[in-house]
Formats: sequence, structure tokens, C-alpha cells
Amino acid sequence: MELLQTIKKSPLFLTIDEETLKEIAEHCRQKKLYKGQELFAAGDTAENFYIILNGWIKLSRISREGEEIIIHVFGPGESFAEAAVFSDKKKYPVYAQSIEDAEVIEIPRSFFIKKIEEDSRFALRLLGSISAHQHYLVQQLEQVTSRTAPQRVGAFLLRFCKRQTENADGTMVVDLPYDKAIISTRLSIKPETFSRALAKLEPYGVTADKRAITIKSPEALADFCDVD
Amino acid sequence: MELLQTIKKSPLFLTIDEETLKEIAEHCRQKKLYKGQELFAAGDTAENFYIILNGWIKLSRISREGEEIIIHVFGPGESFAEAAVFSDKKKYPVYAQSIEDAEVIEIPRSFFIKKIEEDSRFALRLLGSISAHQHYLVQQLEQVTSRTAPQRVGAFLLRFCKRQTENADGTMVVDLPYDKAIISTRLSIKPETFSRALAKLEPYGVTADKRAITIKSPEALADFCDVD
DNA sequence: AACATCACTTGATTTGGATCAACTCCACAA
DNA sequence: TTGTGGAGTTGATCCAAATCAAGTGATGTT
Repeated sequence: MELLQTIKKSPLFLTIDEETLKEIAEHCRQKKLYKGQELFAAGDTAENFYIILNGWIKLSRISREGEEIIIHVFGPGESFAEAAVFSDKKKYPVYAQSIEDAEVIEIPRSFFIKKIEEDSRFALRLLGSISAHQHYLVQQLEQVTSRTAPQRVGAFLLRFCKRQTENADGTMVVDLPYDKAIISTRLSIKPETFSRALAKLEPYGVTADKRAITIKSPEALADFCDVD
Repeated sequence: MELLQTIKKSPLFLTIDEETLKEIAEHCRQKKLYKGQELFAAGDTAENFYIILNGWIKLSRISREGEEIIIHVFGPGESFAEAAVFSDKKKYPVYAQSIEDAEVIEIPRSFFIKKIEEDSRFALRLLGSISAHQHYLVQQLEQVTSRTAPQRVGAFLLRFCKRQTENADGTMVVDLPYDKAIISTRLSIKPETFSRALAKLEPYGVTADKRAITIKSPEALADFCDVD
């Protein structure tokens, strides 16, 4: 069964035994989302958290002026909204929407809490997963406040190309997973600035052809972006 | 015993029974820190997490260029570094230093994990506490990316004056808890900008006399800062 | 084939905050 | 009392990114 296989691969469930996994698979619902569909809104009661099977889900907040801030974009295998489920107010603090057609697994809060009560290793695993995301947020905060736009774009490309293939000569090709406008917002810059930032990375061996980005020397880029 | 009383008041232990609290008090060490003392550095093994008795502890990261980014400043009653203790790498991702003379309680990881295994309600409580901090980080990210310097300064004042007294006529007086330079860094702005931002809040009834800030109409300020 | 639309790119101008620099005001020490 | 240094303010200038605006080049539609 495909569902079980996917759950198994999620970082959250890496160390969970087969039997528990089967039980989890039985208690969660698979959900299909069309492009742009809302999964939950900020302020909704946090009844579930999610694991992504395929597609991309963006978590964002909308300011009073209607401006959107993307908190994170989660991809296949990743889980999100765990923290909201355990918050005091039991509300989602952000808005979640799919940016492509997507499939997610919905895991109900109640089942999850039962599981934690039964199995403390599971609680520890969960704490690890949440703290990893917290670490990501801290890094994000650092990026936004202390890096220039080109550095942020470069760091994004590097983070992303880690998951993709490397050629024999060290050259890497990244295929951008979604619209440049989404990436821009995620990096807290405007699309125009993104475009110009990409151009400024040319001296470091970065060339773009539509969504396919070639990085001649990841090392030189990493050096410029001050990562790794 | 003072230690037990303080632990009891910490949000993390609010719902924990007296007996467990006594046990916790027995297993943790009280530590005095002089101004500027390092508590742990980024990369250190995360053996403990902390609760503040008094004083202020700042968590920061230092970029390769030597620039400091303050992630958060924690005050009396607050706990921090819970997440690091549960991360996969078991390392602190940030640097912690006291900004005044301070006293903290140090709680060892090992004891804590034992406690979670024994008591699932405790694990849930902890999950709640961590997710609250995560929510804070998300808000911080939003502030930094979408608010101007004066708005951020105003939001800081409002957040802070909630913990302080309000006069009968609605006027509030905030006494800044630490150096303006620290506040500036926490808000990701330069001290000069902080100074100018404070001046720009004058039309909204904000006047400063050294560290004592008077806010004539918190509502007007909140409106300008787009909070609450 | 003509048109509309969407996803960018490129150019010109503006602006918020950083930087550099000087100056005031206090606390504290010799 | 007179210095000395740190905290904070104020002024002048600079720069990165936002904004406003126009254009390109795909893709799909009638």
C-alpha cells in the first residue's frame, strides 16, 4: 500500500515500528488538493496536522494591508502544523494553501495525542521534528536580516540543489520547483529583485534558462552566500 | 524554598503536580551569571535547557563577518533551549549570554527525557511550550519582513508594556528593561535607526525620558503598528 | 491567425535604513 | 574637580531594494 510506504519515509516516522505505522495509516485520511486550494486558514481550530505525499503547500500570513508573507513552502515527505496541534489555543497561526495540485495525509489531533500517551519514544521523535523546524525558522530569520537579496537567492539554490543530481564535473542543474514569484515571496523579496539577483550571480557561475538553473561551481557560490 | 516556587510559576510547569516539581527541583542546578557571561556557544553539545530566575539572557548568532543577530531575549520565568535538547544533532544552534547579572536553573537533558517517558502529560506540556516559541519566531519573521522600523519599535513597546502597569487615564509608562542597543539588535535595526524611529512615534503619543517611555494612547500606537 | 494572459525581465526613479561622523549627556574614577 | 569612556542623539551621505512602468516571449484560446 502506497500510503504506508510514504508515511514510513517521512522523517517524523523514521524510527517508528511497522505495527504503529499500520495503525497510523488506518487513522488518517488521504486528501487531494487542486492548485490554489485552501487547506486551512489562520485562526481555524487545529484539528489535524499533515504530511505531504506530493505537490507543494505554502504556509503564509496575510497582513492587514493584504500583503502576503510566506513562512515556508513544504514539499513531498515533509510534515507541517505539528506545533499548532499542541499550542495552547489550538488554532493554526498561519494560512495553508497548495500551490500545485497536491496530495496530503491528514492526521487527526486526537489520535496523535493518544499515540504520544502510549509511546514516549514517539513523543521524543515529534519533539525532534518540531525543533528541527524551529531551527529552520531561526536560520530564516538570520537570512532575512543579514543577507543581501543575491545571497539569499544563492542560498536557496544551494539548499535546493542538494536534493537534486550533481554532474561528474561538479556542475549542478537545479530545476526550480515552482513559480519564481513564489520563491521571491518565500525569500521576502519582490519578483523584480529576484530576477536581478539571479543576474548578479552570473559571476559565480550561475546561469538560468527558464526554470533550469545551472551552477558551474557550487563552492564559489556557497562562498559568496556565506553558507556551509 | 524559593527555587521550587519559581519553577512552579514557569509556564512550562504550570500544570505539573507538586511531587514532580519537587523531583525536578532536586535534579537541577541553580547558576549565577555575571553580566556578559557566556552560558553556551553555538555548536556546544546540548546537555541542558534553562529557566530564568532573574536577569535577561540573549540568544544570538554571529555571522561570518562578525555581525550579531539576536534571536530572542528571554526574561524571568521563561524557559529556553528546550528544542535544542531534542534536536537530532543535540547541539545548540545559537549562542547564549547574559546581558545583566542573572540567575538561571539548569535542567539536565537526561533527567528530562526520563520525565517525558514517565509522564505523557508532561510531554504534551512541553510540546505546547515549544510551539508557543515557534509561533513567536513566525511573528518575528513577519515583523522583520513587513514592518518599518518605527512600527517594529512601537510593537516592541506595546508587547512590553502589557507586562507593566497602566494608569487610570489609559496612559502607560514602560521602563525599558535593557540597553537600547540590545533592543535595536533584537529588532534587527541599528541604534541610530532606533533613536530616529522612537522620535517618529511622537505623533502617536510616545515620549521618551531616558529609559522611561510614556505612551499616551496605546490604541493609537497599536493601530499605527498594525498589531492586536 | 489573431488575441489575451500569464510569467517573467529590464529600465528609471524613489526611499528607508545603513553608514560615517560629530556631539551631548551622564556615570564613575583618579 | 577634572578627565574618560560608554550610551544615546542628530546630521549628512550613500546604497540596496521597492516601486512604477514598459516590454518580451511563451502558452493557450476563440
